[in-house]
Amino acid sequence: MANGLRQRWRADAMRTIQERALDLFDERGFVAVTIEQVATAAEVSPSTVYRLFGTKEGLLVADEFDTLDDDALREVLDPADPVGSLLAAVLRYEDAPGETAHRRVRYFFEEPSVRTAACANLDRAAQRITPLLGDSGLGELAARVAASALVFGYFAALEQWHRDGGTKPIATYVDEGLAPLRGLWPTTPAARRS
Amino acid sequence: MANGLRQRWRADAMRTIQERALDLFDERGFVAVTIEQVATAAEVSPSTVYRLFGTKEGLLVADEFDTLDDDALREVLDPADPVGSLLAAVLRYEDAPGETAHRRVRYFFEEPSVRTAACANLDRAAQRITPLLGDSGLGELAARVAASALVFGYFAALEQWHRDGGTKPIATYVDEGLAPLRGLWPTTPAARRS
DNA sequence: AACCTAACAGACAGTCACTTCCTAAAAGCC
DNA sequence: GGCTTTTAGGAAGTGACTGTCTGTTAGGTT
Repeated sequence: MANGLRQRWRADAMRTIQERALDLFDERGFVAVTIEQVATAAEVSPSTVYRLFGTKEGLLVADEFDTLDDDALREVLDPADPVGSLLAAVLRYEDAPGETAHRRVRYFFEEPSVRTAACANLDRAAQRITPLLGDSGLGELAARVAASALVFGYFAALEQWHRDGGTKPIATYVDEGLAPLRGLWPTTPAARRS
Repeated sequence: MANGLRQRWRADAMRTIQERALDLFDERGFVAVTIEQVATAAEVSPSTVYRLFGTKEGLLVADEFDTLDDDALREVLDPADPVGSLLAAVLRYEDAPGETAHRRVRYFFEEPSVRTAACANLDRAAQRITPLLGDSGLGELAARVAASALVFGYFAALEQWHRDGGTKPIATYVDEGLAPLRGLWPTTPAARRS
C-alpha cells in the first residue's frame, strides 16, 4: 500500500531533486538558481518540482515530520513530556546521518526567505501539536503557548548550534536550551522516562 | 528633523494606503486584490507601495514596533520583566484604538501568506530582543529561547483571542497565557512593578 | 530670496515564482 | 488483458517583486 511503484518513484525523485538542488545552491547561491535549472539538473519537469515541494524554499525545509499523520505524531510526542519527546526525536535523527540535513540547516539561517519558510513550517507544527498538549490537562490557551514555545524554542536552539559552528551535537543545545520549558507542564516529566 | 514634510507625507501615505488596501481586501478578499489596484485606490504608484511596505503582506503586518530603534526598544522592554513589558505595551496599544488594528489581525489567522509574514516579523522581533535579554544574566542560548517563547507565545495568545471572537481584551489573554513564562527569568519580576 | 543638492515619487521593463489546465502514459485493480 | 485512475510533463498565463532612470521637490546654504 505504502510501497507501490508510485510511492517509491516519488520518494526517489524527492531525494534526488533535493540533492541536485542543494548542489546548485551551494555552487551558485540560493537566489541565483531557478526552479527550472533545478528541474533540468534532476531530469524532471518544473511542474513536478512544484507538485512535490510546493515552493522553492520547500526544497530545503521539506521535512519528514510534515508527512507524519496524526496517529504517528501521537506516538512520537508524549503530552506529559514534550521536551523529552523532542529531545528523543533529535537524538534519533542525529544517529541516522541523513547527510543532507546539515547542508540544509545552513540555509535556514543564511537565506532570509528560507528562514521565513522554516518559521511557517514551525508554526504549522505548533498548530498540530497544540491539541495533543491539551491532553495533558492544559487549557487551550496554555497548550497553544506551550506548543509555540516548544517548536520555536527548538528553532532557537538550532540557531545557536549553527552560530557556534555546528560542532557539538544538536541534542546538547536542545536539552540545555529547552530545560526551563519543562516547568511549563503541570505533571512531572521525570516519572515518564525509564 | 523627524517632522519634516517628507516624513509627514510618508506617514500619511502609509496610513491611507493601508486603509484603502484594507477596504479592498475586505471587499474582494486578499488574494483577489493586486498591488496595482491598491496603488490606484490610494492614488500612488505601485513602486511607492513597494518602497513603503516591501511586500503585499507588509500592507497588513507593517508595525510601528519594526521602526523602533534600539534605544527606544531598550526603553520599552525591561530585561528583568519582559512579560510585564509586553503586557504594558499591549495595554497601551489597546487604549489607543487604532481601529485598523482589529481589522488587520483577522488576516493574520485567515490568510496563510499573511500568517507566514507575521511569523517572519515575530522572528525578527525575537532576534532583536535576544541581546537585550542577555542583559539580565541569561546565557546566549537561554536568551534566544526566551525571546522566541516570548514573541511567539504572544502570537499564540493573540490567536486564541481571535478564535474566541475578539470580545475580551487582548491583554487578558497575554497576561494569562504568558504567566508560566515569567518563571523563565531568574530575577523576580514582582519587585520591578509599582 | 535665489541656489544647490540630495532624496524621493513615479514610470517602465524585465524576471521568475507559482497556478491552471490539458494530454498522454503508466500503475493499479479486476 | 482490458478498464479505471493516478500522475508526470507541457504550455500558457498571472502577478509579485526588482532593478534603473528621470523629473521634481524638500531642506539647507549663502
